[in-house]
Amino acid sequence: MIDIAQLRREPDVVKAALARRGVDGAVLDSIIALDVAHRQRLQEAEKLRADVKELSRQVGEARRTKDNETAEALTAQSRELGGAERAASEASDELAATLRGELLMIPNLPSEDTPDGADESDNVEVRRWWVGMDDGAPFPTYGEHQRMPHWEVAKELNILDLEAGVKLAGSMFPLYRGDGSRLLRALGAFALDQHRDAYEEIRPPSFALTETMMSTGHLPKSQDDMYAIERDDLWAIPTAEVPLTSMHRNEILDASVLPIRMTAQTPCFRREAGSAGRDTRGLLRVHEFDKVELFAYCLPEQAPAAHADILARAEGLLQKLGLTYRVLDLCAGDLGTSSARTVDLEVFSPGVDRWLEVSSVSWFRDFQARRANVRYRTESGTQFVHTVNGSALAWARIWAAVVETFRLEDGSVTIPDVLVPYLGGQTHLVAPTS
RNA sequence: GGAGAGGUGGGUGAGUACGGUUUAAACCACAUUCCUGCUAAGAAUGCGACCUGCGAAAGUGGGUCCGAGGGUUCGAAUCCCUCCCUCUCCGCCA
Repeated sequence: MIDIAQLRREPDVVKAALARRGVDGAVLDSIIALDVAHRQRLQEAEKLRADVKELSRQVGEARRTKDNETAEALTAQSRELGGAERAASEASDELAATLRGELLMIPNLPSEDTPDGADESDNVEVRRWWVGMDDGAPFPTYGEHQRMPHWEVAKELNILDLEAGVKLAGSMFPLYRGDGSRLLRALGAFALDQHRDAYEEIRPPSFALTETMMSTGHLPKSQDDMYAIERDDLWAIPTAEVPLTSMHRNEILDASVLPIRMTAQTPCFRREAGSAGRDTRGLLRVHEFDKVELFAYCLPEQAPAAHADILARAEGLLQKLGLTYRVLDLCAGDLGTSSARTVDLEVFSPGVDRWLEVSSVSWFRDFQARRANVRYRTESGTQFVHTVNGSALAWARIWAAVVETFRLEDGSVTIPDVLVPYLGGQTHLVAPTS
């Protein structure tokens, strides 16, 4: 949530920043007007409330001194004021609710570093990485054997059963089998181990309360992209960011414990409501996938380093896996609702001949912390923490990139060295001999 | 799922039978200062969060918060209703 006090204090700055991501200034003007009206009503209600309290105190006093006549008179007077107080409070509460509803729909202010731009075509490519780059190797040219889409590779090796997934849960719910399932498991275990030096491993619930989903900004704005379990008033999490951000909800932390860094692998559920018919083949876009997330609560001044650390770790995993990738600085228009700055990592997958987003590393400033009410103590009071997070990594697309990139001419697939221990020493995926 | 007991500030914990000097006692912890003096002890003071008014600021006025949300009342930690959570026992279960 943006800071209403800042909007009050410097409306032009906020408007200019949000204009970069397409927010109409008129919306902000109406919020400012609501805010003024709300505080006016609040003042009226509080004044009346104070009067009622004072009268009630006097009633008590009169009763004690057995002055029933005075007590009756004061009670009548207070009752009358009470009616006015109730009306004023209701008006104030209603305005407050409207105001909050409006504020929850306003996205975060882009950071100064975030490039200008309207949509994903304006994202800025920062760099590319590929195996051998440092030794002067040119950008990879991929052989014909690597140009087979992963769903075909998987069919040959019998490691993915998309038809079975459809039978069980409908389209875009993949089912991995045999070595395919083991490969997926290896990826997650490998990544979690890589982060053990600095990030506490968490295994959170895969469902979250509405309040929890609000904190990260996934609700109310992206409601249609979330799976709802209405009977129990729960939502399926779209990323571990959701539970991790709420770990310390409504808490005031000692500054000395920051940064708090956590990592978690969870299933991620996404309805992909706006993208029906797009990327329907294979693992390019699925309703459920596993992902390891890195997350940090930090002091504002720690946030840039925390962001850089998560980015470096995500890149480090890609490099250890030997996958070609590029780094994109997201432009203001393509930023997620809650983010002030986001850097995406896209892996190149030769079989489908596309760059696939496999990580999104974001700095939210205090936007999520304000919603989640996570603060730390300072000498002069409390401040909201900053939150930073990033995927490291999203495995469905990595899985696809691995089986495409490392496919050999004989049709088998080489397991990246770093994963071999996690597959019990197995070095290749080979077609079953039947 | 059933029965019972509970949920009060950072912690412990009074207050709830009977609504009003409770603006939530006391203790611990914590902070500052003083005294003392050496791996101690003592004294004084302070000690929440949020919203909001006035003020340049220091500050100061008001409101809200006793698990959550409603209700009754001139007035609710206290009475009523719904829900959540914790503990004990029973049932069921990987």
